[in-house]
Amino acid sequence: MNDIGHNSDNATGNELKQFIERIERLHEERKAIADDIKEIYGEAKGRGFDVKAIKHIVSLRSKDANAVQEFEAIVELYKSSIGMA
Amino acid sequence: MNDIGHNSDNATGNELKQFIERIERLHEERKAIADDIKEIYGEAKGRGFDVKAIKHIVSLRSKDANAVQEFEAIVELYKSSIGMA
Amino acid sequence: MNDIGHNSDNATGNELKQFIERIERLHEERKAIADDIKEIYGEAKGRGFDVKAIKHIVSLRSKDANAVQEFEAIVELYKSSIGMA
Amino acid sequence: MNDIGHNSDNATGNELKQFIERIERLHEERKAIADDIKEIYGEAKGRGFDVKAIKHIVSLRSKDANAVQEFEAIVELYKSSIGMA
DNA sequence: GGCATGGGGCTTTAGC
DNA sequence: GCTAAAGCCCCATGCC
Repeated sequence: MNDIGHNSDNATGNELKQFIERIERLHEERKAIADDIKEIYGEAKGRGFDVKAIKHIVSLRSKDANAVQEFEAIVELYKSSIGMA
Repeated sequence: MNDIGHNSDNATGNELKQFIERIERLHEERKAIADDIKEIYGEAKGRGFDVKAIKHIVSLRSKDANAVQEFEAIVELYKSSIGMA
Repeated sequence: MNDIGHNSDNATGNELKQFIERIERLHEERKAIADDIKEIYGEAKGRGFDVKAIKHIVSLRSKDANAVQEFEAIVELYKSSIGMA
Repeated sequence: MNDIGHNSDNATGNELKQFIERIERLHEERKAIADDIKEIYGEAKGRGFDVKAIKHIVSLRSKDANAVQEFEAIVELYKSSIGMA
């Protein structure tokens, strides 16, 4: 009965509690979506696809094409500068 | 085979594309939730709360929930590992 | 008093404690090395190198060359099958 | 200066190579420690201990150490966020 | 505006 | 081989 934060005469505590609970609810939703994503990868795997490769493609599609090319360019530059095939 | 755009006789490409698009849709949903969370923090900030402190509290509440379960587990573990079945 | 594990007449608890402490010591050493690695990346960055690219090269060097090529091949296959440039 | 594959006038390549080799050396050391840890678990197993339980205990001890610090932090955080400076 | 810190997501590895 | 957990990487935020 002495819990700070849920007495009607502690408006600040109440408000804070409401914010926290809304955030925690969204965290749950976010986790549910993460689980859905995992489930889809499981399906794809069950259909014979290479999950790692799909993840890589999804990642590539989400990135700026120029940025990807520039990154690959510098990797090649470094590789040649150290005599790597 | 450069079936650009995916022909109906490229069943594999079609299936793969479906998987990828479902994943990307979920990524969008996940991002929308992340934005909602940020929005709530913005509200809280506007109401005079310390966003960093709230984040810390939310984090600790999440960890504490796990800690309770783990504590119960360790009691049994200690007992069994020292032969106190 | 249930101070299990540090009485001289509890040989099992003592032995267990020794194992745990040896492990924890190694965990500390491992962390020190991880910190050293981060420090080197910091040096490289200070010398004008692209840290992300170096990490990628280190990763490539640690992997089997054939495996890398095979992975890249399947990614290209998937990309073409969905009409991705 | 005698390294095959890069000339002494390729100072950048040399420097990069040095960074990479230092990192790879640390990776090896880190792996050696990981092997040591596995070895200790093997010893413990040979002495009749439950490896999984020990790992769990080590993990919890690590987390508990953090939890103590975080607990002290949260007390202040709660106080300040509800205006109990 | 760069830097350091922390949180979230991804990858990889260990165990079943 | 699959699932769970640990380490790593990246990004977003706060600080200097």
